[in-house]
Amino acid sequence: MINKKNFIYNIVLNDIKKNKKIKIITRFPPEPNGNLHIGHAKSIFINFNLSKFYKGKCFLRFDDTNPNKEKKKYVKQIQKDIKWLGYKWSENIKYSSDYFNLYYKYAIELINKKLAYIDELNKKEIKKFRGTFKNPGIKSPFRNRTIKENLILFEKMKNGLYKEGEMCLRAKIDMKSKYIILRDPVIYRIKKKIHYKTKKKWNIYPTYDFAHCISDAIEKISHSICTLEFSDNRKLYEWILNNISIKHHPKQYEFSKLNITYTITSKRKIKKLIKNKIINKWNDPRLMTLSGMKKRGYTAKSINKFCNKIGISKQNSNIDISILEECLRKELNKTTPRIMAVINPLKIILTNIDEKKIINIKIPNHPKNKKMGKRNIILSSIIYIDIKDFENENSNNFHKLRLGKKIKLKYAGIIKLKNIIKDINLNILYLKCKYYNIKIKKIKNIGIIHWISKKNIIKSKFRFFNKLFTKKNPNKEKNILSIINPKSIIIKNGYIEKQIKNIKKHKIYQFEREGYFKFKKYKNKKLSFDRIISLKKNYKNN
RNA sequence: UGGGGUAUAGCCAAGUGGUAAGGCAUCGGGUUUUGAUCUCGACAUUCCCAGGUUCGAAUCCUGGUACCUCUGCCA
Repeated sequence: MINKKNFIYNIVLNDIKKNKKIKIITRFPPEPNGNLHIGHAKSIFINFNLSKFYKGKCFLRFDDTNPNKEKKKYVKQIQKDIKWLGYKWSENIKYSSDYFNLYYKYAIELINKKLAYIDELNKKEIKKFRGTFKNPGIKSPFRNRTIKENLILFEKMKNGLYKEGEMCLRAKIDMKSKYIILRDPVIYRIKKKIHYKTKKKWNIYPTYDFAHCISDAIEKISHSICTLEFSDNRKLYEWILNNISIKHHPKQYEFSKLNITYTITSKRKIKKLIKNKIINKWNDPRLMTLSGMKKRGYTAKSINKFCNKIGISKQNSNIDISILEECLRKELNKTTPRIMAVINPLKIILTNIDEKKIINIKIPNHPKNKKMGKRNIILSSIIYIDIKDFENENSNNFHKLRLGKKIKLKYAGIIKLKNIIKDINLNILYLKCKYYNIKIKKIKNIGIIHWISKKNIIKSKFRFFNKLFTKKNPNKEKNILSIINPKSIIIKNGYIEKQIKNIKKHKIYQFEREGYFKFKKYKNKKLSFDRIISLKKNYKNN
């Protein structure tokens, strides 16, 4: 169910009330110059669900008007990511580059209407002539060329007779406008680079502002939804459509970009992290790229749920990552089988169990979902617990195993710590405990810990991911490298129940009391797991 | 005396003149062989500030303040 309490739904609802025949058509228009991230997921969620709810259409359009930046590999990866999120675009995939002929035609229309001219000012001069926030701009000396002259030059530009930057086509609007975007914006420029799709066919390419509104109009988009920084561009969007002979006039609406605490999504910054070898690739599991999140173990469902929860507004926000994490946990809790893994093993000898004895115990794979079945585990004289569940000092923390005190072994019974065996350097070698086979259901105020018998283990490597940054808002940091968390990956070696092999059709497990882990590989008789996310912790005295 | 936006709890976010939804976080109670889950409860006398209109204002008016954004031939 989609949360419809937001301003965009209200706008659409009103439009439908006014015009019952209206067809709701939206689009998701990424530039194929990088991988999609969680921010794109929000946009995808809005556009696809909005049109779906009103039985309209949502197109996927690659906004590929700049051959310098775009690559075929991103076109493929983006499609993959959208499909993974569970969305299907309407009709065939659209490309801005499919409309290059049309943009060109409309540019000529503007020239013929004396609303566009070829400027020979260079980049620096254009910038200078544009003026500032407080001062108006100055008209280019090339602003009043004849239509004929403009037509000839534009044709020559198209035919590749000029160098990059030598001239460009500008819309003739208003050099004094308070909207700087309207101070004769460049709408066509020369690019010598070969376009990944149209190859060498074109020497000139439309800018975003010129192309975007026209492609929206061609596709009869009803609601063109983008992020806040394009608010000013809307004026140009409307100006262009008002001045060319195109019937359909889509309306643009802006919402605020998604920011999440402790994360970045900027392509520039991700590239910097790769360059400095903080991470390897775009799909690093610590990144909020969709490919990274997928690798980490995030599910598409949890991401969609998150997008639904956070809402849509025009306020700048920095959403607490715990909202995302909670969406993931909620799902994984229901879907993953439980298993016991000891991450920091500490050996325990149960002195009153015979060395050769094997006790079989049947336990459930999920505390509530009986359909997940049961498995057998083994109890024997030597077991491992996690060193974190042992406390080498007197305390009242009954969740820990302490000298002379008891603790519950999950599903097995109770043990009492009798001796701590140390080497000459006082390092703990192992613990000696006494085992009590009692029903532990009614005993209160004793902690429950997980454990594994030595006769029931497979070695395993565990990788833990933590936040990549030490600051809550890394976007505000000038030098992203100065706030890198040195412990964003931690590797440990421990044990997992052998029974994991019998339920290995799963890829994601909950290791009891440790979190959700994703299976990576089995090599040299050793398993390898990545932790997706911890369990929620609730230490009252910590 | 540039323009365009936005201000509701620690973080998001509904609310459109009739007396502040919901989620996350946090804090308590209960259930539980995971300090998990589940469940119940608490959490804005007040909506950026100051005035005004009104029987009644987060909503309307006036005047301030803070933050975001725009001076690419990027998108």
